[in-house]
Amino acid sequence: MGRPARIDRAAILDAAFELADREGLDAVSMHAVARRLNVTPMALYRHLDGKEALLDGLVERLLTEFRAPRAGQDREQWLTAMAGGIRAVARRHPAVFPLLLTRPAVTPAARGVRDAVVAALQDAGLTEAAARRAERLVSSAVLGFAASEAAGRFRQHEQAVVDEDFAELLRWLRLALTGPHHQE
Amino acid sequence: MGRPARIDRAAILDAAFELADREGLDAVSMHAVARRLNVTPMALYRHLDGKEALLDGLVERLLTEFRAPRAGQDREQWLTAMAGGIRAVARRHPAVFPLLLTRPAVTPAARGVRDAVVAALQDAGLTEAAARRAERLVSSAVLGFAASEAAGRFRQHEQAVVDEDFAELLRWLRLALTGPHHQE
DNA sequence: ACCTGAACACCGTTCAAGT
DNA sequence: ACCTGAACACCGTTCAAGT
Repeated sequence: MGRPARIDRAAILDAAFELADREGLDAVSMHAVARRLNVTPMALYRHLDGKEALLDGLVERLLTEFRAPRAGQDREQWLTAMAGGIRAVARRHPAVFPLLLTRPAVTPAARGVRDAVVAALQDAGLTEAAARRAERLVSSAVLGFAASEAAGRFRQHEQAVVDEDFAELLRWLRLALTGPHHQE
Repeated sequence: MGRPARIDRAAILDAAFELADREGLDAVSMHAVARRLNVTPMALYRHLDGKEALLDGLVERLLTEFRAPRAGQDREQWLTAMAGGIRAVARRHPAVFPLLLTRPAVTPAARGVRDAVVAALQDAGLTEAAARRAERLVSSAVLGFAASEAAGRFRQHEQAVVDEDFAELLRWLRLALTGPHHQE
């Protein structure tokens, strides 16, 4: 008959996320997270399935911090908000961000965010199939760019150049979403 | 006055790459690679600066396996070859591939491949600045898609659907590269 | 010059035990 | 129910030593 829990899943994810932000993803270990919570590593297993589940939790945190911009008044504006939001998350959490391209969204909260993006695209007038496809393609392109930037792949270029890169990418996507190319 | 070397950088990268392909990126450790070469872990440090340098070596291997398609007869065809080549590498080496979005190309051989892509775009008629920008954007989008696919982010969809996604992405990029959008 | 051996502070996870 | 303690097979890297 239980004693009160000293930690829970949320506290564990908080600690892990902070650790990743400050010392990098490699610093996120079961031992290190436990240390931060004044608990032994094994205490974490009561609340989380292991290291993999911990990383899935970080993906969830990234996505819920992002949140999907609500249904587009107009499609261009929605796209700008959505892409800008993703890029902002990448800049705040460069160490954690690559996980988004490495791990599918598996936790319920994580899947919810993706579903909200699809819903917004449907509200903007796409069929369900087209909305799902657009979500996959836009997220791939934007995540690819944001992850590249966060990882320092464009490090050698001036910030202004990279900002203009991003603007150009948005123009491409706008063209693709509003252009003569979403039949079927 | 040296004894003959039993291993070298190439042999180490061979072993690491094979290990990653067969058992995943997490299986690539200095200990495990050394074990595969019948050598102690410390022997690797003579030929490589450490774990980070080992991973940079894997990035180099991915890029040199890809090789840039030679200068485009026509731009569309070049784009198809280039994107298809990247996707093929991702499918052959799903475990290693994400490194491309996580680590900038730092070794000389790795940078050479990227420079060849830029050169091909210049041969196709872009200015140097435009070619560099196009390389950054196309590689971000294609790497983002290929990494997503390799990581299983589209796992729930039929192969035919994902193939059509890729075709659609290519149409977007073609539009962007040949459309009314590469002034300045 | 190239590799080994012993060592250190870590890591993920298990198992049985305490309260 | 929740957490600890001891333990295991790992990990990256250092240092001094062998040939």
